[in-house]
Amino acid sequence: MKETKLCPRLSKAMELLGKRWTTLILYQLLDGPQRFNEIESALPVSGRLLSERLKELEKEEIVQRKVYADVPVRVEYSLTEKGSALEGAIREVENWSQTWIK
Amino acid sequence: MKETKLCPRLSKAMELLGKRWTTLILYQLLDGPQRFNEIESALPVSGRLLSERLKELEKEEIVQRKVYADVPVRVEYSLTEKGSALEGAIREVENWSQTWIK
DNA sequence: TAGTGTCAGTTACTTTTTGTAACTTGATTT
DNA sequence: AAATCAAGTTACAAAAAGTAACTGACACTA
Repeated sequence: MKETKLCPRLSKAMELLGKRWTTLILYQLLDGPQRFNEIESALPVSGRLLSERLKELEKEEIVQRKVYADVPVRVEYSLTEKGSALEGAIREVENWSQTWIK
Repeated sequence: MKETKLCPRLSKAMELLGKRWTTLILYQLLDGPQRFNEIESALPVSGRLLSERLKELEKEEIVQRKVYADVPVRVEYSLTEKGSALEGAIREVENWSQTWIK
């Protein structure tokens, strides 16, 4: 890939947030901890991709995964501090969309 | 595709901004109007995709394209008002990346 | 006047990502 | 024994992205 003088931190951030569904998943989690199926129902994303994205976000410590040994098993996803710190950015996009998208 | 109660405006916004390179192209344009080759050199994006993204952004009236009949031809891209209105969101992501990405 | 260079793309082709839908696992209810 | 549920996983097809070579209009150089 080409080498540029683009800030590596911003580059990394956009590599995550610029991936399809990622920001909408985080937006959904702004409403509080949610289970896999809740997120899947709230967004037009398939289980395959949701699973993949949640794994990435967990690895980056943006999202936390918690398993409850209920029957059937219950898995809750929530934002970490790092994830919650994205709320400002996400709300800005939300506001922008309300103003500028018809 | 699945039907959800997700806000169509936010959905549309994320369809644009969530596409690879889009936000970085806009970030680059925050520095002022720039030519095709300048943007291409500043980012690790290929001419093919840069061209495609700029077309989408122009269609959405987020970016404006201006042709100068110089020799060789000069084409400048700049943010419209709608595009500039994204600065807040982009700066939030930039700040987040400085704080949270190692 | 044939060859070289510039800019702003476009084309052809390969590799990666996504979309879709069916399947799995383990315990429970019918 | 068959059906149900949550939380995924798998297999396969379709779409998007990566890569590099090519184009066209003009001007400059040998």
